[in-house]
Amino acid sequence: MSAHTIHSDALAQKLADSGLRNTPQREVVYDALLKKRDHPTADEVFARVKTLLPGISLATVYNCLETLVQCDLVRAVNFERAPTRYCPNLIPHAHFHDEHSGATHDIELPSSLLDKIKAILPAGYNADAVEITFRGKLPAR
Amino acid sequence: MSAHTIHSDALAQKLADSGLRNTPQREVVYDALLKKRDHPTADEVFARVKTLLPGISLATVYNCLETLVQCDLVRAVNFERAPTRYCPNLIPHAHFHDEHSGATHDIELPSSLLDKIKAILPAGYNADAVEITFRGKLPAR
DNA sequence: CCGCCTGTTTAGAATTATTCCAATTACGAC
DNA sequence: GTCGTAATTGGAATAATTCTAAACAGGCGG
Repeated sequence: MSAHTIHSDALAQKLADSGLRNTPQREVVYDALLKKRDHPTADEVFARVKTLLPGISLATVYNCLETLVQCDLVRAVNFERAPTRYCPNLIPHAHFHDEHSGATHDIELPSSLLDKIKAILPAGYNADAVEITFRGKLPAR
Repeated sequence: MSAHTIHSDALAQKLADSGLRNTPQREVVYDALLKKRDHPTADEVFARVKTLLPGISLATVYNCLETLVQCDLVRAVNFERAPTRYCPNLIPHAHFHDEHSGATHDIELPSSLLDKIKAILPAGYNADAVEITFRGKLPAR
């Protein structure tokens, strides 16, 4: 196991599965998502990885995030009128968006409930993904 | 009951409740959403209302949609990497986004299930709204 | 009835997020 | 090694949305 990246094995594996190459850029982007799980935007990821890979470009960060989403290591989450945020949590879960702080929290989603939710779809509607987002204000602390 | 607008009473009522004025622009925008319930984007609404109110501006369409969302007559729906879409269906429901056609369909959501979904939130998390979005490909017909 | 006050609309400029493009660089296979 | 393809880069381009400042409209007190 390599020490300088988190889960780089999983990354290498998934990339290989999709016939893609592993690159330092993809590693640092994925690492950044794993290290601080606050659903950062592409810009935020860019800022974080620049310290490690000063030459990286924003376009590359977008490319890497896109790649990670494609090989099922990362989920893209959208909020109304806000830039896309990225989440490396692979366990099925919902999101709670706190309108006070703008922060996003993962909410555990029992698979039994997920099954019930998928069951409301009419015949012929096959969902590749379900996104459940709560919006509300957390009591200020 | 006025003949030239659909549900203009409900609109006038809700606007009054929020201390806002009724305007021809707000009426035609709301009517457009009610008349063709295909979750149009702001641009699409703009195109539709221009035939009725040729002088209306895109900024006004955005303003009106925002106003309608604020007084709970319309929901804004977001899809990854796509412009916001608007939905005048007030009954709780989920959305299915067909990646073939780009179309969005309302999916009935039993209130009992909605309650179960809200129940997964930890104490202190109070959701003002829940958004459930399925993503998938409908068999081409 | 007049003029004011506030809310609304308008056109266009500005901003923001994201994608595109063309050129360079880096692997990996042979 | 070199060749082909994939990946990265910086900058330009696009798309959606918001902002801004000015014009407008409508209800209300006088």
